[in-house]
Amino acid sequence: MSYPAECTPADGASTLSFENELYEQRREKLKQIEALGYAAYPNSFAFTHSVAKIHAEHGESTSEALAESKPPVLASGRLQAIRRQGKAGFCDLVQAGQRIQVYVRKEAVGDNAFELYKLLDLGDSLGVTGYIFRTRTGELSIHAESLTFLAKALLPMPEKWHGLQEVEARYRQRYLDLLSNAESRNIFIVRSRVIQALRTALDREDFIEVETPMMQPMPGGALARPFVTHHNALDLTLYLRIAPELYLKRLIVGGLDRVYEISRVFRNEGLSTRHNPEYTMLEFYQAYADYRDLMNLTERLIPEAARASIGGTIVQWGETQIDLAKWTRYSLREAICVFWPEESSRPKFADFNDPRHTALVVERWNQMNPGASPVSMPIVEGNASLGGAVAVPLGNSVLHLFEAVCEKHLTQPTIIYDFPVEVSPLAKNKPDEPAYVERFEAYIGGMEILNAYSELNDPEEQRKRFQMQAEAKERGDQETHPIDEDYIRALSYGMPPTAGEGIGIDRLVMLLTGSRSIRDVILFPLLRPEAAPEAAPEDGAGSGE
RNA sequence: GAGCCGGUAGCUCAGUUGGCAGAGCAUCUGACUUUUAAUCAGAGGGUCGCGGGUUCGAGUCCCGCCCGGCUCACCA
Repeated sequence: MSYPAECTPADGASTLSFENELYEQRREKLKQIEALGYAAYPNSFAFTHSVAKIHAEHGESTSEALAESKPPVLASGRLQAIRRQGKAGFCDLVQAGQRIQVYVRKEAVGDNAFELYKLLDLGDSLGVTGYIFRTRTGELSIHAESLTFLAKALLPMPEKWHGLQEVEARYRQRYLDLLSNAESRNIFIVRSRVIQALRTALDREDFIEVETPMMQPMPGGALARPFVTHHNALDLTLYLRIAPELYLKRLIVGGLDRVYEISRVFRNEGLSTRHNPEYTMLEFYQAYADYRDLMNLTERLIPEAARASIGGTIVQWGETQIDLAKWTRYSLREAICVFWPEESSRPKFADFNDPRHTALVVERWNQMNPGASPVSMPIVEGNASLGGAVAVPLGNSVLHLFEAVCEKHLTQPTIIYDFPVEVSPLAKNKPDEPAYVERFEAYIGGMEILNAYSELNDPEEQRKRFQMQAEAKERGDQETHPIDEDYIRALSYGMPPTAGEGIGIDRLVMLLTGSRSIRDVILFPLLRPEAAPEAAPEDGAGSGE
């Protein structure tokens, strides 16, 4: 193995020192186990029964029936508890989250295996050959007839009763979290089932799964700052994708009428309980459909994923219960009126079509919420920069107002539809109201879970939208959509009417598992590196920051 | 980026007014052939996140830094 020079671990710089007394004791035991004739790191153990299978087959069997048939099994797992009692003893074997007790009796396993038993530590892997029985207290157990040593835990496991509690350790050493906290293990099983359920549903609806570039010469499909990398052979700057959207729609142009992709996107932005720099999106596109079709599909898809992953649609979210099968729909402007907290100043729907009226509503809101950061004012003649704050296009202002007024109220599943065109550069205009587009987002638990729209397929309108983005960039907007000529070319060959949707899988899993932090549903969330290098590695060339 | 909270034995956590560094589990030694958070008797184990300062004396008080959590801001 070789490292690029800049990645070579500096001499001993990040050596974690874990070789303490307990480690040495266990190394010594491993030597003794070898001396007994057991391989220290054997290659395999062919068990006949998973622990789950033992419980499935014999969970109902009586002591008498088992004493008669003595069903033979080969089982394996990791030692979670050891209770020694002189010339016999018990231990608990855990495999795939399931536990089975093993009874080890000196005269049943022989002297050599009993010596091995005495050298075992919590965390060791063990194979057991024996038969199923029930103990005096009725617990289903394996009566061991021989033991096979499988692997040593040289480092001690977390405490058996409380598990691993320290949040930082749970993220950095997820394997320990998974071993000692059943809830954590369950979260990732739910996560897998959610993804599986979404795949199954989309496959059934004749979508095909595709893979599009993660490294893109131009980052598009969303408004976010990208990670930058470089391809040496082509001497080419590449960006980790912030969304697969524009590639998936090229496939729609190519006649793959229903496509989806489940994979990581990367956004070079802040971390929070709802944001990780890399996260998982499901995006799907359906030709000859519009956003109404996707609203209906979404309201079927989410409950289906819930039933498949947690067996129902009701989830506990903090103090409240959420039913993922019960949906409400509001247009964005309607939602502002509905959730406006004060009767006397409640705005009217039509106010948001006129920047002067909207300005009055925003002003009122900002007066009502002096502590909060103010919602930006829409551009009205002559106020382009009033009082230091920069005025923004009407649509941006309306969106900001929606977020300030409504977002925290959107706990139960809610579809918010019809977004301002200024903030939706890839969505199709409403036929009767060109300042708004056929776009919706779904909010659950106060979080934006998904975003969907009727796709803009007019290449000339698309070019105008990109140009609007370029102007926003001129004004200093950091996160704008670049002009993607190749995408406009693809649209120019003709894209059928199409609707597309992106679902944030991580946030969906948060809801389904009651997790309040996105880090609890990502196996290895981004953290600052642990071992702070004593001496900074020799840093010749300037770093690219 | 700001505020608040946290970092003490392998793990979970106490630590009083500044006065010898503690418990449970785990580990080690011994006893124990149906226990199950096994039990009983004994023992070992600490860079109190890191670096300064105040003090006769600092886990504790002060300053700086590192790592993490939460809230807010930024961002969408």
